[in-house]
Amino acid sequence: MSILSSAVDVLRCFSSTRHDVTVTDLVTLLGMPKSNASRLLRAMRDEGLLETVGESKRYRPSLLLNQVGHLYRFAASLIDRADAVVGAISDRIGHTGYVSVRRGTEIVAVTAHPGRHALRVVTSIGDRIPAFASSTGRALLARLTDDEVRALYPAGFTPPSETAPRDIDDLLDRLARVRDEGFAESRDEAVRGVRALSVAVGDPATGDEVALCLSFPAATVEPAERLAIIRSLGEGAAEIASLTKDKRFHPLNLAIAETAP
Amino acid sequence: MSILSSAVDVLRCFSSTRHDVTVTDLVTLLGMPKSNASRLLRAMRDEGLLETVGESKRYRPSLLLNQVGHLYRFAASLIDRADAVVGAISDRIGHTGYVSVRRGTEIVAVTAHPGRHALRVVTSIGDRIPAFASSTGRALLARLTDDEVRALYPAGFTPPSETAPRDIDDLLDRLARVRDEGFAESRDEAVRGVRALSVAVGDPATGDEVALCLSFPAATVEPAERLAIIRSLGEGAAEIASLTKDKRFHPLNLAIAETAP
DNA sequence: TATAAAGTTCCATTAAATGGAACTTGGGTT
DNA sequence: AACCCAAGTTCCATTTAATGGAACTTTATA
Repeated sequence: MSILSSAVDVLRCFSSTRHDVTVTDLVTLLGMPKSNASRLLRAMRDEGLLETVGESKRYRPSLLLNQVGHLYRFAASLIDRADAVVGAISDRIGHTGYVSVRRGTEIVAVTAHPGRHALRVVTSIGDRIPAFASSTGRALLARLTDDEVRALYPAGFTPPSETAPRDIDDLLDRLARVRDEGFAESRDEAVRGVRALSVAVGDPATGDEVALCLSFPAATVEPAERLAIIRSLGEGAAEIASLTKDKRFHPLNLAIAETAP
Repeated sequence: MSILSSAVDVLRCFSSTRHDVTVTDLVTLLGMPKSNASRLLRAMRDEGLLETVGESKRYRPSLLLNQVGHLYRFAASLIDRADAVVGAISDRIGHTGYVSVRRGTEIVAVTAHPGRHALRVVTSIGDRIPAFASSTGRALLARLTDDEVRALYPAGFTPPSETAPRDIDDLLDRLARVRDEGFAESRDEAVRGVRALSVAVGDPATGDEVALCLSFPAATVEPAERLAIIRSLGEGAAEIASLTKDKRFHPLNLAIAETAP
């Protein structure tokens, strides 16, 4: 195995609950001989991938990684455009907005705009939620064909709540509706008490696809405000879709949306 | 040389003007045989450090790097605290705020909050400016002793503008004033037309030091607003300093600041 | 479709990574 | 203050991966 592979294993050890690692952490987490762990951490620090925390033996990600990672949203300029749209809506209405991408059957938030309200949805960037049981996930899945969706779930899935899709066929029904209406909605699915509205858009030139999402406590949004959010998301995404010439984009169909619950 | 070193060289190729690289780019930038460049990029992609842009031969930083890099601000929790202070001030007054760290004689912005005004200062994260000719830089340098500052500039420096420090002795005079007043100020230095106010704070437990900075067009801020900014920055930083038990913190001395130009 | 540019694969050579064990360092205890 | 244990580092022979030149393939361009 290449040392590169071990180095990436180290990077994957970091998470929102583990901000730094030690030699012993690596031995435990990766089952690596401690001689290797010791040299690897030192090598990664010497190269600039990690930095030591003060004078301690703890290692954390480096400024270099921070900067290169930050470029991701510009390299994937679709994310940057989507973030501008979501940020503007979030600023205006005060609810949490974020931009996510799909990795297989999981959804990862890439950028977030925390809401201003006392009761707000908090999403931490990098956390993963199941695609089938979220509005962001279904907005993105709706861009696939039914066959592609079935292929993603060869063994089906277990609904995490009563409002989530029960099985593949239920999911496909909901995706058909997403395609018709141009937006996806969730309520009490991956997270109880949370309602979310999402719209997806892609860039055929790069193959990137993102979901624009506004998320809020289930009880605090009036029908008129819900419609306003849907309209803002749809219009913002439509603008991006026309820029990228996204042929798979499903435009908003307000005639249907207005009759929705 | 280890492949790790080459991989980091690749990461360093990315910048705000180069969001993705190709095999040929590496051959040109790093003088590497193209067989190596080809294999290295593929290996980095296979390991998850890079991803390919659509179906093209272009490589960009990966989602993994984005996420690990994002953790930097939490690993260095001082940055997170400083960012909260700067974000609140920036939101309130509408001018651009940012948090920076020092690397040798250069200052790197880590987080930024763009202002709301039509005329605003735009800082891109990761850009480097000289420490001696910026308020952030001097706020951080003021935490060192005069000897340490002299050691940083064995060959002196060349002032980029008329308002920047002329030489080491001029710089040391200004740092002495920063220590007395508890904040640093710049005008038309690294960037013409821009005025900035900064305060620095550190965390002895980790060795981290950051500067909190508010930046605005030189002409648009009244004396009262300038004082309000200084007060907000100073109070926010003082709160952090008491949390981290930062002994090198220079508290605000408004009696002096109020008589300043 | 010809041609050049860009990218990939192959191979023997060279250099680095590995893991076990011995050694050192640092914190906490009696 | 000497001791102990856990954590981290260094050493070494062995194994494994990286290297760069050249041949080959693919992709873009006229």
